[in-house]
Amino acid sequence: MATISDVAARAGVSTATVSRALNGKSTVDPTLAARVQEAATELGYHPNGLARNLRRQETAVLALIISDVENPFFTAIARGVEDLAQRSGYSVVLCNSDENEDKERRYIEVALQERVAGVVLSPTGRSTNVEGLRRQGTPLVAVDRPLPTAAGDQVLVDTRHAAAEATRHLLDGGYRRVGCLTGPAGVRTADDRLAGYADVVGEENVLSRRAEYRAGGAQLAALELLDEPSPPDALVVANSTMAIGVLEALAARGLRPGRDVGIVSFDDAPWTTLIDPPLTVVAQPAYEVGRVAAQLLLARISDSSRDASTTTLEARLIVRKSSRR
Amino acid sequence: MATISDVAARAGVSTATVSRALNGKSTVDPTLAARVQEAATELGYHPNGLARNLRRQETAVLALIISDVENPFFTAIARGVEDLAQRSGYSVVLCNSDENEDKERRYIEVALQERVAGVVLSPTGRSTNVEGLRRQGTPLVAVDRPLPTAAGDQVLVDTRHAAAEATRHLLDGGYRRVGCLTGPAGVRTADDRLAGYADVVGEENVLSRRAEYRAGGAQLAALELLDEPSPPDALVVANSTMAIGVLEALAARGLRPGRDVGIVSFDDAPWTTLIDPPLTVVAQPAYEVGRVAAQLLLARISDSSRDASTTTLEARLIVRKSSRR
DNA sequence: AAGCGGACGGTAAACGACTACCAAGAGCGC
DNA sequence: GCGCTCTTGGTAGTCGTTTACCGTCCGCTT
Repeated sequence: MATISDVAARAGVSTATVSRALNGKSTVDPTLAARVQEAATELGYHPNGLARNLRRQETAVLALIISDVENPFFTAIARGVEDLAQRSGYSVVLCNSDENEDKERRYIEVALQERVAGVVLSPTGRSTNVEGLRRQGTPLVAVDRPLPTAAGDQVLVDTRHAAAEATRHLLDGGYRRVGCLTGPAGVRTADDRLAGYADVVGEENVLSRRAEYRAGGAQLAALELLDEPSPPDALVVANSTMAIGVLEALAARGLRPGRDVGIVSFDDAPWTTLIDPPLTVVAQPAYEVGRVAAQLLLARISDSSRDASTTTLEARLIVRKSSRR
Repeated sequence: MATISDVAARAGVSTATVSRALNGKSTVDPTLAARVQEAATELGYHPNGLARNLRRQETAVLALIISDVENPFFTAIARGVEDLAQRSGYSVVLCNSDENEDKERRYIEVALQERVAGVVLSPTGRSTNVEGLRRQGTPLVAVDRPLPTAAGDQVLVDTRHAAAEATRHLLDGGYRRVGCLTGPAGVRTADDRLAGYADVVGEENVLSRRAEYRAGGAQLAALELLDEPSPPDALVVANSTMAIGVLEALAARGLRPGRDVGIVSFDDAPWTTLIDPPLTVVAQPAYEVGRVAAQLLLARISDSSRDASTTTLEARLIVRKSSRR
């Protein structure tokens, strides 16, 4: 493992010169610089980033801590963050907290220890602790869900409003008894979507179940709802993985989406147009969320005195056939 | 940003004692250790991982460089790697090379510079260069696709065989003219799947198109095939995102999967059972690929003299209805 | 020819942790 | 009281870079 002094020795110069030559700094005689370059490639020299960052007190790495790598919504965010970060010379490392507060804590700890330049985080829930990040002054932006302690930049989607719109759309379509399937209590997006739904049907008509943001739990919850004495004839579903479970539940009961049970789901997953009938969805601007988050983060990195901001993006209802009889 | 000497000063001891106390090393008087602990938490001290790793010459971080975060196959691998790594106290950072050799090169460079403990890589293609990693002695395991220079551990799936099986299944089902839609030339999995298909239909009957491993390109390619003078009555499709494009193409031509055009696709995506008819697929053991890769990597980290190994896992044909008339 | 300024490149001190080595003190047997 | 061992904790060197500071050399002006 070649070090800078190996290169220096081989090129017959001091380490300072090697450093300067390799970083294109100030003034190094071109022929000398060439000799250094050559020595470096001959030795297969890669600067030790640890040492470099230790000295420079900075890294060009952003951490992106998301709550589920297998959820297309979050991977789209990742793409957005990455595209923008790359353009500014930052690399993005993605950490999967898996909706698990322990893992999340561990990854925040790692980010802190590795002294990343900034963190984009989708908080798993109630007790996400970003105190450490704040104390270290590590720039942070929350995406999808706000932080418990409303500090720092946030990029959210107005899902309460979107859920209300989805619910109203179903009622307008002639469905009489609209239910709602949402995520765990305490997860802000889950609560907001339920609230938006409740805004429209009215507290006294709420018919809802909560489940993990996964297909399995959603399927069970949907079956429960369908087996109620007075079951829903339409459902607002809080994300696309849950929608898979719901559709399976419908199939199990021999019910057809749309005709028998109207369905609107959050997240415009690629497969939603392929099923029969195609799924009416609330499309969230996930990629855009990632882009904006990265923008805010970079801005804060270069100017830490900026005021904290909250950006709320709009979701869009895409009407297909699962919400018509 | 508190350092070890701040803690030392506050606790009224030397930095050596702080280090020892915080790392539970050797013998430190319990009361002293407690005082140190207290000082550390009061100051919100997080050890500087850069400095620590620089000194220790090791990190507990694994890099996972995959070629597409939005492909469920790769995210499942990520889960597998992560689950196993976590259990051994390693953190995994995920890098998205996006099937782009430049990005891949950059991330390999980052991994090298940050001196990660090991790398799991799904090589994008022909010219993936791991020379640097080898020179530094960074343990590496390739997943999904072999490295151009067959060095190091690999975890692959026997997709040539699986593609052959899929093709035979279609022929057995009474389809007469089976085509194949696969990924770009030079990408080993794409080539292998085409080869497996060709093994069965015979070189003279090959009817195939290549496209990016994405929905868009696949859709166009499928339309091309369908518009041939003698179009296929069945298709083997090389992955699930391509399958989306193919299904859209079929819909555009008013053709029904199964009855009109038999379909078998690689990758058992969650939505494949929801469409009508449910998709016959070749299920790859993605999670298992990740687990095995992580196992090999950890083994190599602790014993770098191990012989290189190649593990080939079997894929499984799951027959549903898109491959029956 | 002396003086001066600019360009170049070396020396050495950081960055923040870990740890080999050593010193001091306690406890103990003789 | 001496010397031995054992525990405990401090001193200082090290990891591999970057960079402030300084010396040297060269060419030019007066």
